[in-house]
Amino acid sequence: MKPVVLRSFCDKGPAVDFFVARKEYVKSGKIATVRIRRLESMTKIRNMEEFAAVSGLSRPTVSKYFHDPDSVRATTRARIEEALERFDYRPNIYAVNQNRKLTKNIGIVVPYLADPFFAEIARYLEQSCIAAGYRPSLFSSHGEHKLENEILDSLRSLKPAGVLLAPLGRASDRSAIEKFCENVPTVLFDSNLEGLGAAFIGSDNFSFVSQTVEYMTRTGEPPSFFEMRTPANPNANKRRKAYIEVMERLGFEPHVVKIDGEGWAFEEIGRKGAAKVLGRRELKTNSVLCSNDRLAIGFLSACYEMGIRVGRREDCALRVASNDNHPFSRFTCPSLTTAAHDYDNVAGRSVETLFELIENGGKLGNRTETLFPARLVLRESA
Amino acid sequence: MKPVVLRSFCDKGPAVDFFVARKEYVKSGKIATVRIRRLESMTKIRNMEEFAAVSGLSRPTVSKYFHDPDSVRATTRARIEEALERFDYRPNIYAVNQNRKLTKNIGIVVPYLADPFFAEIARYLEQSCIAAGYRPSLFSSHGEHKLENEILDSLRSLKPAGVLLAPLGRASDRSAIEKFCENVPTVLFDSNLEGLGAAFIGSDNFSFVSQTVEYMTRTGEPPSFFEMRTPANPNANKRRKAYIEVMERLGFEPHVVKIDGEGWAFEEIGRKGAAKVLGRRELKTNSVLCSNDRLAIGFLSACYEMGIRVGRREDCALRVASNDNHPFSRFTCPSLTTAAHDYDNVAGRSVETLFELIENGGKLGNRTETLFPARLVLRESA
DNA sequence: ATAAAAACTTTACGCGCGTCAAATTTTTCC
DNA sequence: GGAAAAATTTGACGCGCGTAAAGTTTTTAT
Repeated sequence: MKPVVLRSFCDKGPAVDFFVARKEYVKSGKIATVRIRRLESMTKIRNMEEFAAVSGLSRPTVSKYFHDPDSVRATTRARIEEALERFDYRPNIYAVNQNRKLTKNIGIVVPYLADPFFAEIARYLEQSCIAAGYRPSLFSSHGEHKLENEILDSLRSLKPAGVLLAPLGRASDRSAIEKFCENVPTVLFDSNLEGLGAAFIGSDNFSFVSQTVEYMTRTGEPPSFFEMRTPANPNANKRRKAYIEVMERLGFEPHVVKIDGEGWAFEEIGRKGAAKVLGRRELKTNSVLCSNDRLAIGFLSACYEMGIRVGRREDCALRVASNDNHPFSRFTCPSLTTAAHDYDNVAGRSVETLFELIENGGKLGNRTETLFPARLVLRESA
Repeated sequence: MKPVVLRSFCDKGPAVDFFVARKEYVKSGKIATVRIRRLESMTKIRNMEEFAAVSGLSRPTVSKYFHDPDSVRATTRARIEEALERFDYRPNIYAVNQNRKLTKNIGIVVPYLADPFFAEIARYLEQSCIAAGYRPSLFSSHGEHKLENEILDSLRSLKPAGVLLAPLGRASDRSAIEKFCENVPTVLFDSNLEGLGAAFIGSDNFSFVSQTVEYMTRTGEPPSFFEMRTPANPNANKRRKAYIEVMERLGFEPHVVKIDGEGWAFEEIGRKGAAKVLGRRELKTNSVLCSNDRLAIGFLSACYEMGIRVGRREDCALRVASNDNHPFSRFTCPSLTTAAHDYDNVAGRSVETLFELIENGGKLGNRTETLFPARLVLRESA
């Protein structure tokens, strides 16, 4: 038997003054065991070097294990996992990512996280990424293009394998996003910026509006369209256009009601706008299609306050429908008839496309735009 | 004049075959300028070394600048900032953090980001951190303690200067959080775990309930208390206890109505529970205090569907109040009377405390628990 | 049992940056 | 103008890890 080779591996810190047997640990029992116990009780593992030492392996082997546990021998793997239980060491993710050419990071950026719609879709995206073995990082632009740009800068440092980006839209700094997309595999979702990113996945705004308009005209008066004068999101413009187009196709005169307001407090904007419009009797129809659910929530709130009965029943004065199927639209009074995003498909296809993009080394063929149709959700309000 | 010293600084990549004059750039015009232009048009700055070269400075000086722009001479600073405009280089944040002993990272962890309450408070916290020159990273546990633990592990790698943690509460893995707090300066908020973290900042649940109960008894019948049977959040228990205590102190018999339901879909749980309770006429009072606003939103929705008029007016059958001042409570029908969190103070004090903790090297005196009182928001529902 | 294959160890370098001490330059001040 | 002070440069090391080549050990196949 060879002599017991004791090898120093800590050259500073609390573990400065003792040693640990490495491969000899297996063969030459006692001494090494004692030393290791002593280590075990005294210090925490600070890096992979130390962890490799206590598991009696070399650092490259341990590194290999963390990259892919099946890439090492079964006995080796067992040894590492045993040590893992005793020491609960984890590689420093950021150091790992700095060195790996392909990281498992994925950036998710949404324009406004306090909006439950984005919160919900972000949750779905995060979980899909985790399920696929990636590490998502979530960012919210909070409605500010300056912050959006800073997030993109942070993301560069993260060296993400890919990014799922729902841009602010009109407020976005197009050239900044363009540059970013040149360097990082990016899939846009929810809000399209023409030509940017490897692909866009979103909802078909035309499908939203055509379904709600057709439903409302079929079952009653054709609706007016209720929206913000200066919408933050480009989807809003598409919805207005779709409304006008569908109305004209059906032979009705479109009525677009534009209300004032800036920012992301859509409910309050909708409430005030509705109060104004209803108070002045500017509404020419007894049915209203809101550009999005958050405006509709405010609209319904105003109606309630003014004692206007909303719903599809005969004793109601007004019907209100909307678009998005916001998580709370089920709980408005009355519950909101709305065109639902195909959340699952938008989110699912977004991550699928991104994974495909990543596997192809960051390049896909032509830039594709995938639009999922809406699903009409009939509730009480229209 | 000295000869022009041409110095190589790129030893690989697209810039492999040319040179850039460094300090001689200033003195000896043409040649150097040409070289730099050539570089400028051909390559992107990949690291601080290259950036230092094109700005004609040494890397340590540039590093110093990024740490504190005022720590270098004004002329030096101007030179760097000039180069910055031409090349838009930024240090890799994660590499920076790996090496700095004190990073500017702050971790923010909330239990469930799809809850607008947390989304709102997270937004406030993020912006406070940014304003103070820190870099916040936001994480959501999505209601799962497993995910909460993984987030804490990720945070260790981030080497954060401090962490703002709103734990899941009862579902949290106490020992994991305890270990984490030993290593990382952590301030708990919203949901307290006794003894953990350097401080706790939250709302005074007693103050919520006492105000709503007193208001309701003063202006009508004393309320029943409506809550989930197995609440996820420890605040719920405190609220129930406070309700019972206040009711008894005022000489009324407490009525606690417990409804079934698991998870974080509080609105739906509240709606179903309310429908059941109201349908069976199990409610012994004509006024109800909901444990939180999300339950109340569901409750009001059920009332509307059942044709029960809610409000404080005489023609109403039921009064409903609640706690939290959820961002949407303004828009329920009727608008919700509720006890408001002191958002600004809770968030503000949380970050203040954390900054203080960070400045003190991670140690404060005794662990403090700061509770901000609620503010009663009178609206239409009670 | 023996050779080939597989797994592991050693050694060494790189990532992008912080940081420190010593040497050099520039600035400031009298 | 000269010396002291301030700023910068150089050179070197460290962070925690990935990765590659070459050599050694273990496993598998024959």
